Amino acid sequence: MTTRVKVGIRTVAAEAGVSTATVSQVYNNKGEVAEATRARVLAVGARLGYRPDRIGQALRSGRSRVIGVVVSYRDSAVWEQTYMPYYRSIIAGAAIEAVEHGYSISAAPSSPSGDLETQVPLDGVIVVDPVPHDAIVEQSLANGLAVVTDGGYETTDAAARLRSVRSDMAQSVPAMLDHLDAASGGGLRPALFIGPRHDSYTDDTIAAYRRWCSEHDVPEAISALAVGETPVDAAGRLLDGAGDRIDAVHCLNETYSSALLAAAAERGIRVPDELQVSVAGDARGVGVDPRISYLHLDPVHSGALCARTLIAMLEAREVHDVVESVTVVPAGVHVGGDVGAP
Amino acid sequence: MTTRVKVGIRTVAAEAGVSTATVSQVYNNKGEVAEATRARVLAVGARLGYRPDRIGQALRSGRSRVIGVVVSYRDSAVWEQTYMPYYRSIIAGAAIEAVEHGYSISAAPSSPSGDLETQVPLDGVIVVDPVPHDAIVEQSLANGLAVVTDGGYETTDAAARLRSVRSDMAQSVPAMLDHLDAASGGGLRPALFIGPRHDSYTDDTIAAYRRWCSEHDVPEAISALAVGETPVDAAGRLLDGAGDRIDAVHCLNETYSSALLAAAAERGIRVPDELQVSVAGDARGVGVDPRISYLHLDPVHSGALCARTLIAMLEAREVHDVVESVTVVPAGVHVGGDVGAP
DNA sequence: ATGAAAGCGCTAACAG
DNA sequence: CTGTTAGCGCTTTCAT
Repeated sequence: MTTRVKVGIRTVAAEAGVSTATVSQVYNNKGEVAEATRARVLAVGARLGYRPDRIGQALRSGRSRVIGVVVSYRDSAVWEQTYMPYYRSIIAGAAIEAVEHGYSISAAPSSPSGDLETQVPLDGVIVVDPVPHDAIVEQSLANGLAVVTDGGYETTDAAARLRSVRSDMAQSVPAMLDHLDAASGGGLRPALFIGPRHDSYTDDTIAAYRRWCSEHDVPEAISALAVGETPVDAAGRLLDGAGDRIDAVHCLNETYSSALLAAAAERGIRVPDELQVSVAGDARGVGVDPRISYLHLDPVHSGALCARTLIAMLEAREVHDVVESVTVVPAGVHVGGDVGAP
Repeated sequence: MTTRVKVGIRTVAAEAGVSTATVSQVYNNKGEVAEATRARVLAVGARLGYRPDRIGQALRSGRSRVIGVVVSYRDSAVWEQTYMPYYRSIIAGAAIEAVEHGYSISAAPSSPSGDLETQVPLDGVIVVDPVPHDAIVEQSLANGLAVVTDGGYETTDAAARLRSVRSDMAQSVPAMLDHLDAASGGGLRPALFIGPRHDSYTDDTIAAYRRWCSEHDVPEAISALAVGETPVDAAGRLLDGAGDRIDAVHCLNETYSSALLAAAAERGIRVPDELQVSVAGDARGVGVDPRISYLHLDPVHSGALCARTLIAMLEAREVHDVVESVTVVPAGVHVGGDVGAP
């Protein structure tokens, strides 16, 4: 093994016969450096295996290259089953994207008041499913952090360092309902099965559903999980209450669609013959049910997109809000069916 | 809003009428500081809202407080379905645990040669499912990183900064087979359905399975997914090849159990009446199938455990290898059934 | 028991 | 075009 002396900016400077300032300029593409010098410095740096120390850079620049993913801790089984799987995909997607750009990520638990309980200084945060006037978003902006929300966010402040990444429910929910309508031969009477939280994702879905109903002149049937109610009970309530007036249900997430299928089975309702079911969720996971149609959401991809958007902001690049398109995966189709070698 | 001057160690020192060195000592519980002084410094610090800057600390101490989770990029559908879900749970669990201790995490893609392609300096790494003599593990140790493996790891070097966290397959696989044996009224003939990779998790499972077979004097039937083969094809091969000589299959992961169920359905084999199926996986997820029995693995928890173990090493605390116990969740039992409010 | 001073590796003014 | 210099916020000898 070669002698492992720590090779810093000084080592390179000395070896290349220039000053540390010049080496710095070269590695940051800043200032005016003669082409010959630049080449020499780069050559020496490469030979010595020089990598600028991120910590030194961070100290100097005041930027930590750490981005936070805000998680709100909740200790219920619904959190475990519904939100946690989503968060972990976001975290993983963000982490994998971040590393490509030299960033790391930190989970950032938040207090109800909206400030982040984190020991590491963050350059920016990703906030998942914000509610209107979200305390975390507002606090973070006030603290000078860049913010990207996963889910739409309305702000009056045009100058805010804020962007959003959201799934195009306005487009995809009607597309799904059209699909179910066609599959049933027309005259579809769809219900909507949602949770108790009014985040942007829920609101976008509701709005799209309502619009479709109004355009097709069918009555709305929106059923929300009550606080304290189990999904299966809520699904049962939905079926018992509107069972004969509906022939399809779109569910906000996979916990609800599972509950609905269970409730339907208990009542001897056959899916999809008697009742079509659709859900927004991962159509490629192990738990996909061939009887139901998916609005294919890929939270890992969303996490990556959020991270990329945030990093672009941090590096002062031009960046806009992002709307992800969502595809309809009809029942019976397995996207991940062509599984190859590991 | 109060004037937001940056409060650093100097501010506190000045305000408390001591030197920065003393403040540092107080905040690190180092050296000898008079009780009165310590209290005064702490009071001033609290009043001013002083938080030691992690970056300054990192620069001085040479430790970044970033831990890497090694992920091997693989671009196949099996990676997407099997490994990726596991990795993302590990990443999320590690991230959530890490933040409690003031650490962040970084995904660390690795090249085949075993060195980590990461721009941030890491204090340690978590390596998931190492193979024997794993290049990444060895390289990382050689580079002075602390290492925790998720999955057992054998090393000759007793002094190595290496610990492992693994699930107790030696205990739980026989427990599962005993359970299936009892459910079938005795005389169980179980097969084992594994992948092409020989990591410690696979090897532990095989060993436990073999021991059970030998103790119960039944023939072994181990079926491995070939490289390039789809899980459903492999499952079909298993059933066609040994269908009448077995009455149960334990699957290494949920991709394989799904494939097996699909293959069984195609052949009109009823589960669990004609064929019992068990799998090592998350018994609480949305995709749980009530027909199969689970060895309940919680990768989020494992990730947290790995992070905790690694951080303990980094902070020079005494720490041992960890063996997680795994519980048998019989078919038909829904662990997450009692779902409450979100 | 406390303080002064020397940097950790890097970047940004400014001077040459 | 390139070098000198002054720190970023902190920890750590070594004096006092």
